[in-house]
Amino acid sequence: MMQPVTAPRSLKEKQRQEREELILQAAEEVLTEKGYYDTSVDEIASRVGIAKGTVYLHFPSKEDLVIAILERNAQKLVDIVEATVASGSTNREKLESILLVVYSGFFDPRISHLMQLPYFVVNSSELRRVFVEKKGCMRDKWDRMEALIASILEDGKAAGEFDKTLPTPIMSSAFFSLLSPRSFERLNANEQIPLDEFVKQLGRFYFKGIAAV
Amino acid sequence: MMQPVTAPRSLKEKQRQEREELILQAAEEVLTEKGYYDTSVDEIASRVGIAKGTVYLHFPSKEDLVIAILERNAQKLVDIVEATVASGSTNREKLESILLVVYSGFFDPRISHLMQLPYFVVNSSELRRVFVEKKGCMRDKWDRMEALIASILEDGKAAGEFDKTLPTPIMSSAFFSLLSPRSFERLNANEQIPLDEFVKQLGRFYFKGIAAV
Amino acid sequence: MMQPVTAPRSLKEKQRQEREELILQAAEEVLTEKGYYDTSVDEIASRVGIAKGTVYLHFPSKEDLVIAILERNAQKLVDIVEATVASGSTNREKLESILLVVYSGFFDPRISHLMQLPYFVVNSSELRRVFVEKKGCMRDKWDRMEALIASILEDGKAAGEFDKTLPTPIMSSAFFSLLSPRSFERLNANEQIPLDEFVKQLGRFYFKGIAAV
Amino acid sequence: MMQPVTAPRSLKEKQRQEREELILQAAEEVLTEKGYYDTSVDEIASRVGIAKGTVYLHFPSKEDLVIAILERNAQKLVDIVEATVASGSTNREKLESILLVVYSGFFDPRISHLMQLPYFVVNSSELRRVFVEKKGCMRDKWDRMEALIASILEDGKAAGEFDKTLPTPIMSSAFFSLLSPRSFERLNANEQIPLDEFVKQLGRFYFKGIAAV
DNA sequence: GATGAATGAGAATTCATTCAT
DNA sequence: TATGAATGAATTCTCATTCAT
Repeated sequence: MMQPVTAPRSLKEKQRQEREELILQAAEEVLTEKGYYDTSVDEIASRVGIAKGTVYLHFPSKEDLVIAILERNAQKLVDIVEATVASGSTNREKLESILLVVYSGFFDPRISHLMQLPYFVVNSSELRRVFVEKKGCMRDKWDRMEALIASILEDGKAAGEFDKTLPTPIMSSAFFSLLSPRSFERLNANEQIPLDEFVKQLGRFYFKGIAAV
Repeated sequence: MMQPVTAPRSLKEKQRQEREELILQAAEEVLTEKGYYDTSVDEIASRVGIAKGTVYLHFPSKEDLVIAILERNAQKLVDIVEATVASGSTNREKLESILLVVYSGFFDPRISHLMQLPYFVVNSSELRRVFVEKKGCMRDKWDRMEALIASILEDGKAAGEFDKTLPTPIMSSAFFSLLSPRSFERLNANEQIPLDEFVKQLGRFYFKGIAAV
Repeated sequence: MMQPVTAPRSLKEKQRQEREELILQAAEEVLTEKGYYDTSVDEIASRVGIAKGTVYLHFPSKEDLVIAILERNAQKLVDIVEATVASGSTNREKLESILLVVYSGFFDPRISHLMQLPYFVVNSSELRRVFVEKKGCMRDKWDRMEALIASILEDGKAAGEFDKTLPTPIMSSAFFSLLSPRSFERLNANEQIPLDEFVKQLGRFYFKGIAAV
Repeated sequence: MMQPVTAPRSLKEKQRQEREELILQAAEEVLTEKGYYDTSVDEIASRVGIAKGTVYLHFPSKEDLVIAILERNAQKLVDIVEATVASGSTNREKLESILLVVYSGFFDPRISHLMQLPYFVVNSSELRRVFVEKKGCMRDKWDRMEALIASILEDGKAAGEFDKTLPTPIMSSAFFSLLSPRSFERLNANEQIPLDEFVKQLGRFYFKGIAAV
C-alpha cells in the first residue's frame, strides 16, 4: 500500500520483460528457420534456456506467441518506415529511401525478418483466422503504412511530380509489390546483381512508371 | 466394334484417372484453404467421399500428392502463359495479356490456384527440401516462364520499344512481382476497383516504367 | 449323376490343386525370408502371378494359409522321418540317420524349411492360439514323431543298447533339442566345421550319453 | 541433513527409474505373451497405467524399448551364469549348476523371461537387422557366455574329466541346445516329470556323453 | 514463479479382407 | 472364376498444453 508503485514490482516486471524479449527473439529465430509447424515450443524454450512451461507463463499459446511476434514486427516496420520517410525531403526521396531500407534490411537480420516472416508463417488455417480476428492490431498497422505511402503519392501528385491520371491505389499497390525482397532473392540466385544497383534500377523503373507526363 | 482397341483397359483406366482427378481437386481445395500442415489426408479423402486408404492407392504419400498438384499447376501455368503469349502480336500486347490472364484467373478457381497455392504450401521445411530436389521438375517450369518473359523484354528492347538501359532482370523481376494477385486482393478488400481497370492501370504504369526514352 | 466322378471335375480340381500348391510354395518362401508379419498377402499373390483376391479363394485368411503350410510341413517331416527310420537297421542307425537327414536338409531348401519355418512363424499371439486349437492336426503329427523316437529308444533299451536307467522322455527330449539346426548355424558362423563332421560328433556324443553301462 | 547430497536430484531420478522399470516390466510381459508385432505401445502404456506419450519419454521408439529389454536380459543372464559358475567347484558342478539355474528359472518369472524372450522376439526382420547392428551389445554378451562355457569345457578336458576327442564347439553347442526350457515345457505338458528330476537326468546324460573314456 | 513429466488428441501410413465387375 | 480397387481398423509417433512439485 505504502510501497512505491513501481519499485519492487517493476524490478520483477523488468526481469519479466527481459525474459519475454528473449522468448520473442528465440521464437522469431526458429520461426524464420523452420516455419510455423516445424517450430516447437520445446525448441524455443531450450534456445532461451528456460523450461517449456515458462513460455506459457508469458504467452497463453503457441499461436499467441507467434501473433505477438508478427504484431511487434509490424510495429517495428511501421516505425522504420515512418522514420525513413521523415528523413527524406522530396516525395521521391521518401519512397526511394523506403525501398532502400527494406532491401538493405534483407541482409540485416534485425530488419529482414520483418518482411520475410509473414510469408513463412501466414500459411495455416489457424493463423489466418487470427489475422482476421485481430484486424484491430495487425491490419491496423499495415493500413497505416499504406496510408502513409498513399499520402506521399498524393502529395507527389499535387506537386506535379507524379502522374495524376494513375489511381493512387494502383501506385501504392505496385510499390508494395516491388518491396518484397523475394524478387531480389530469386534474382540474386541466378545472376549476381549488387543490391544497391538492384534498388537503384528498381527505383528508376518505378518512378518513371509513375512520373507525371 | 468400332471402339478403340484399348477399350476395356481404358475404361478402368479412365475411372482411375477420374478418381485421381477428384483427389487432386479436393486436395488442392483443402490445401488452399488450410495450408500444408492443416490439411489431413483424412479430410481430403472425406471430401472426395472415399476412404483414406484409397488416396494412398494413387499417391504414395501426402507429400507426393502435394508435389503432384504443384507440378501440375506449374505446367498449367506455363501452358496458359505460353498460349497467351502466342496470341499477342506486339511485345507489349504479349505481356499485357499475361497480366490480364493471371489476374482474371484470380476469380476463375481453375486459374487462381496456380499462383496462390505455391505461397500457401512452400512454407514448410519438408516441402522446401523437395523443391530443391525436384528442381528438374518444378524449378524447370518456373525458369522457363522467366526465360519467356525475358525474351519478350529483350525483343522489345531490340525493337526500340523498351528501355535498353534498364537491365532485363530488373524488368522481369518487377513484372513477376506485379503478377501476384495478392496485391489486388488486398486492394480490392478496401477500395472497390474493377479488375479490368486495375489491370489496365497496372499495365500503363509498367509499360511507362520500362518504355524506351 | 452319370458323369464320371472325377473327370471334368477333376480337371478343374487339378488346376485348382496346382494353383494352391503354387500359393503354398510362394507363401513358404516369403514367410521364411520375412517372418509372419512382414509377409503380405499381396507379395505372396504377386510371386505366384495371381491377384490378391485369388489367394482368398483358396484360403479363408492369411492365418489359415500359414497354418496349412505348417501342417503340410509337419506331415512332410513325419514322412521323411518315418522313411528314414525304416531304412536304418539298428536302433542307433535309425536315430543317426534322422540326425543326418535333418541337418543335411538344412542346406536342402525342400527340407530346411520344415525345421526352420515354425521358429519364424510361431511368434504371434494369433498363431499360438491356433496351435492350441488345431491340436488335432499339428500337434498330432508332432506327437507321432515323438512316439516314433520314443519307440526306437525303448527298443534300444530292451535290446540292451541304451541306458535303461535314463528315462525315455529325457532321451527323447534331448534328441529333439539337438535336432535344431540353429545350433549348427551359430557354430558354423564362428568356426568352420563341415556339416558331416558336426553330425558325426554330435551322434558320438549323444549315443555315448545314452549308452547302456 | 544426513542425507546424501544427491537427494533432490535423485528423488526425481529415482521416480524416473522406477517408472522406467515399470515400463520395461510391462513391455516384457506383453512381449512374452504376444510377440513383437502384436505388442502395441498403447497396451504397454495402459498396463503401466500411463499415457502412450509417456513411454516415448523413456524410449525413443518401440524398437528401442524392446532392444533395451533384450540387452538388460542378456546382461542378467550373463550375471546369473557367471555367479553360478563361480559358486561351483568342479567343472562338472559348474555346468550342472548352470543347467539347474536356467531350468529353475523357468518357473521364476524373473529368470524365465531371460531365455524365452529372445525366441519370441527375434523373428521379425526389423529386429534381426538391429541385432546385427548392435552386435557390440547383445551379441557380445552371448559370445561371452559361450566363451565361459567353452573355457569350463577346456579346463575339464585338460583335467582329464571330459573327452579330449570331442571338439569343444560340439560340446558347447550341445550344452546350449539342452538349455532351452522349451524341451521341458513340452515334456512337462505330456508327462509330469518333476523339474529337478528332469535336470538331474539331463545332467547325467550330458556328462556321460562328454565324459573322458 | 519455474519446471518438465505427463497427457492424449491427432496425423500419416499399412494391409488383411471384401466385393462389384 | 479371377480380379484388384476400396475399405477402415490399427499402429507408431509427435507435440501443444497442463499441473503437481
